[in-house]
Amino acid sequence: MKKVTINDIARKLGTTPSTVSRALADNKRVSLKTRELVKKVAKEMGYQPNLMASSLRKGKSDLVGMIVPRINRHFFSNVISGVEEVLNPKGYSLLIMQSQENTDSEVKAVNSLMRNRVAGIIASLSVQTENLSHFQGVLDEGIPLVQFDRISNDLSGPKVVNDNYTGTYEATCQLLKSGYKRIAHFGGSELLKAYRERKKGYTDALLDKTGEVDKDIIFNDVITRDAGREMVKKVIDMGVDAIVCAGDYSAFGALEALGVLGVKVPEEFGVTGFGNEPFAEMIYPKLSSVEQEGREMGRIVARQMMDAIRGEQHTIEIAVPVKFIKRASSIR
Amino acid sequence: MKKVTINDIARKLGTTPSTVSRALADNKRVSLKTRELVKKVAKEMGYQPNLMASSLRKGKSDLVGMIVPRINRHFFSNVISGVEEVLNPKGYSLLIMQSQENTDSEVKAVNSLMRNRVAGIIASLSVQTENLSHFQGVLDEGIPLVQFDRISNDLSGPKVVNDNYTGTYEATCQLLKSGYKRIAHFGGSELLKAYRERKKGYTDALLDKTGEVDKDIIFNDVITRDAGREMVKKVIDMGVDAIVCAGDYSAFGALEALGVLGVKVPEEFGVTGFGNEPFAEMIYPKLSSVEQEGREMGRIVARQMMDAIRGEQHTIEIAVPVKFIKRASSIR
DNA sequence: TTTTTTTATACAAACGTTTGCGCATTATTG
DNA sequence: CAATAATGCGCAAACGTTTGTATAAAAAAA
Repeated sequence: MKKVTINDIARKLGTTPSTVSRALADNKRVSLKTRELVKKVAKEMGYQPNLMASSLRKGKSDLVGMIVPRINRHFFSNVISGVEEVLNPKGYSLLIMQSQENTDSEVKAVNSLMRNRVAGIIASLSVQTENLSHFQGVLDEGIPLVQFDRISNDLSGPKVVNDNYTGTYEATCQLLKSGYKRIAHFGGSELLKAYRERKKGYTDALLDKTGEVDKDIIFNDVITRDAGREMVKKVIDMGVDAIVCAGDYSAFGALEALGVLGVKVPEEFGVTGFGNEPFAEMIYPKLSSVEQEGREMGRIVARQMMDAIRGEQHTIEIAVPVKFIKRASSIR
Repeated sequence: MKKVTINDIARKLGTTPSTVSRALADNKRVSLKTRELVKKVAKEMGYQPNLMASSLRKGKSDLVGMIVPRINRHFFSNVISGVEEVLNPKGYSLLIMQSQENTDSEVKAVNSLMRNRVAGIIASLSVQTENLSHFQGVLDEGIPLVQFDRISNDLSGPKVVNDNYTGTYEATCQLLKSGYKRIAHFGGSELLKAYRERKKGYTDALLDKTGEVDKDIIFNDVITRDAGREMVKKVIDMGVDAIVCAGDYSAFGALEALGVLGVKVPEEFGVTGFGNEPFAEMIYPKLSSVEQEGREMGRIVARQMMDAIRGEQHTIEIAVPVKFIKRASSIR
């Protein structure tokens, strides 16, 4: 029941903890023979190093903290998965907390991670968050901070985002190519850069291809299914015949309402989403959407964290390529 | 850049670390006056306790390990979310690892968690896992183990599962009530109790209501969308007019194939799923399914863990109620 | 052989807490 | 007023590692 320590091993071998410690670390200062002997005995005794003691002494921990708005979101859980995939083989473990899109919880999460002396923090900001002092505190302590997806440029350090701009740019072009004339945008919160970029991709595409953009058919905060369902009814009356949505849920809501209204998609109306949620290709009609490679993003984030822990703290912004996936909802 | 410790606080106050430690812990052995003073100064200095040092000394950590097959699965990420919700307010943090449905990774995860001296481990077994010695080792060390969903009765300790049996029992009854005559079952792996229970719910319902069950139309390992799509073609030739699926993906595959074949659902054919994935009510026709309350399950799991950490290690199996949700795919 | 260098190991301090014990000082009791 | 009890605090050891320095033994050089 009692855990075996290096002292136990040392005692059994008539040597000292220091030698055992070095032997296990493959330090050349201890002879090959003893190194092997120690390792053998350690294994026999079922020795498991106490990482807390080790970290305490070394002043460096093997824990990496991660804060996401919600764990149970397709995109975020994929990112987590990718991060874990890279971090674990390197001997790091992931301490995960969710902010529930709420600044208070986010602050608590940061504090909790700091108390646990994590080697670094990976974070995607809650929508609510405006005051960033808790994260600034992390940086001030010299703890690496890697941001992803929901980032703030007011914080230094690596940032990894999707190429939101290109995603909606391509989606818009595709709708134009299909001959839709009056294309609206269902955007997200103005507060988040990700959504601002998506909107910009849409407007720039329109400007580039048609030379004009009508601000009256651009809507913020239409990201939920309900919002999409309601808003699409309004835009139909405005002569709109296609929408570029900043999310798949609002796009699905729109498709639902269109179905009820008897508006044919894609014949009379085009729709594109963003995120390529699993349901996108399961619904009818299949929804064109911008695929965000959450898993891959996670891997990139993790690599940035590894670099930062090693002391290479570059303040860069990496855009992970996205892929616009054409499906029935936007092709005619 | 240097972290402030209780020694720094003690020095500033002209007292000792022991007093500071006790003051922060609200120990009555130090006067109310000093307690308040210490806390005030601690806050001023931005003191954050070093949980590693604390845990090392106390021999108890605030970390709880969690192993799931895959983080990015709707059900699992929901459970994680629920666990986190309960554990965090109690001062525990979650160390999460994924086994990727692979025993090797599972073993590594267990070892990693043990090295981190977690207070307990929450686990859902990988399909592959047959040899349970890594988990037995956890129990032998006296570390609480709480299993959920994918459990093994060969390991002691609390287990939390869905009421799989009732879920498919009700689904089957509903299909019978709708007048379907020959009802097949698309099951999962025989190795997992969850799937065995689901199968039993189906067979028992048939026995109770019709007195007979045809083993020829019960299939194992039909859980993927592809498998469902293929298998449904076969069962149609066997005169089957409904299926109870042990998962939503195979059910969806079946619906797809039926659509292609021109078989009308629910008029000519009934389908039920299991899991109530988000897409279940977004597809056409909407899929009847058994809802598993992942979040709630997580909360229950977390509470069991709290009890176990407190030393109340009861070996019980808790069945979380499920809810059969009737939708178009099974009603006529 | 003696001296120097190398090699292998041991000693002890440190990381930041917690906690049993002891010692003053003050309050309570007979 | 002496004896006892209670209060508040300090001392020091301990948790399990790591690591700089010292020391002994062995190998190399003189």
